[in-house]
Amino acid sequence: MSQEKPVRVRFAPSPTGKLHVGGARTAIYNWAFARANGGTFILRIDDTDPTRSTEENTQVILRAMRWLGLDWDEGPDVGGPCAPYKQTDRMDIYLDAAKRLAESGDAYPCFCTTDQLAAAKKAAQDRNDPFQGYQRTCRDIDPAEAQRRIDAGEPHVWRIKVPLDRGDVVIHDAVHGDVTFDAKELDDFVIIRTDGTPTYNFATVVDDAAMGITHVIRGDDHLSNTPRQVMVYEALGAPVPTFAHISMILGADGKKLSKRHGATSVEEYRDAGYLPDAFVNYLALLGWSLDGDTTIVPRDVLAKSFSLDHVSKNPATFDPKKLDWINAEYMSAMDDETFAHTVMVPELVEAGLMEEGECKGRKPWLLKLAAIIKPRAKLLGQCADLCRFLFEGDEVTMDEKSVAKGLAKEGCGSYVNAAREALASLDTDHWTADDIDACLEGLPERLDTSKRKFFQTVRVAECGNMVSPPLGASMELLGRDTSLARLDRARTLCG
RNA sequence: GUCCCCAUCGUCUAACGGUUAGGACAUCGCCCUUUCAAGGCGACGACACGAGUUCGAAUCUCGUUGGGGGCACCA
Repeated sequence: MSQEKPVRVRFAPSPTGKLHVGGARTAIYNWAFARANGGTFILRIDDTDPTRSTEENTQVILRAMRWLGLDWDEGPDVGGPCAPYKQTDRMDIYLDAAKRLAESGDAYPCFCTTDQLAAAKKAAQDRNDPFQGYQRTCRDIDPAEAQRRIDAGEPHVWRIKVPLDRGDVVIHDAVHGDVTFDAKELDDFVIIRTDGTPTYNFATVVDDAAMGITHVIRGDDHLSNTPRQVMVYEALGAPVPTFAHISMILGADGKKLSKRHGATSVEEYRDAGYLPDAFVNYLALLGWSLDGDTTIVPRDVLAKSFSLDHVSKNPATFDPKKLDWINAEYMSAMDDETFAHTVMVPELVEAGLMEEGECKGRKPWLLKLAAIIKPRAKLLGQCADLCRFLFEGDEVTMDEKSVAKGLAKEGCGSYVNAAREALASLDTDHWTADDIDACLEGLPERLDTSKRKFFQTVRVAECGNMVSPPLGASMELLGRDTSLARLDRARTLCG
């Protein structure tokens, strides 16, 4: 262990869709592992599937990675010593590698048609052959003969030639321990397709070897593919990296997370109002734990403490409720000023409630607003709705149901009058939450009514709704004139 | 069919042979309270099953059951 190579890890998404939560977690683990070990984090675009990969998806994935705050040291846009970092730009590299394997006798051309292969497979099934892979039909074709057929233009693929005496393949996995695969499971799989493009299992290994990847951290679904990839490393004469296969993320019904379970792509969570730090925190915890007790793991702690031996083997169920809770934790951990200018103000501006320019002059006001909104907002995007009533001047929008319950009932008029009268005696200098509260405090008793009824009425009058932030603070923020005007207006609605 | 992986509260997890099986989310209750939140306190709640090994097993072994994934000229 004393002379370990510097850590190099990669996240290699296929741009066949958006970045989804499972991929995001894989990216997070790779990133955190690199950071925790002073290693290099590489982003590579595995776009060898010509039919499903798109440039647009690539851009979506890069954007999602940036939003998550996962910075990469080498990648398609930043370059690096192993460039290019997009597989479609590396085609000659795969062909060269395949050529070398052909020359050394570790790969051979196969002329079987798909029909022939299908027939062979069916035959294997029919005779209950435990081995249903490729029957190695073309393995022993005479090289000169094979060359003749290639020159004649006969369609062919290239297959890897697995040594007959290879024996069982044992994978040393950082999360699963040793995993053994029976030698007879190995077949001579395709490395170069008829159209000359490389298959995933080949291209990935060629790249991982060329890029000096030391740890392959990826989804569990690749575990069964790993022995074939090991064959490629061995044929290439490259060292086999350490693997770490992490479990899948499941939906609430125990099935692989999919559209049916709701949002699956990172950008949907961004748009739904989650903080990237909170999202990363939640995903990191899905299958990894710091110590079993800590739930809030800021990214700097993650980048310092992440370790493969605390990665869980179990599949994890995605729990939106816990994500919400973590998001709220991150929001309330912000100080009022940070909350005001990073989340609240942008939203108010966006919602058209404020002008960008007027924020500076209203800083004290905004800080007070932040203090009452912060504990009430679970997601970004909820602030505007919570604050709207403060921006409607004398004519606040009245919630019908609230009016019916809080203003239209008997006695409400007297509550409004009493509040109006008491508050009118407060001058502007004393128009603060505390003084307003103190001013109203004794009124319910004097009016021989309950606090609940009295304040509900005043609340509806001031806020237009039975549900609102604290009344005194709201009125302070509304200002004396507006508060009094709203009471005047409410009087006309009373029963 | 075959190969591989997985198995602790509803959910995420801690435990690395000896614990009253711990924490967090959710749920429920109480407190605070002028509504809604937030906060405080508490309750509920798990070692899938069966055999071994051991003085002692959630932990090790085997089997069963249940889930998941691979077996492509997809990644």
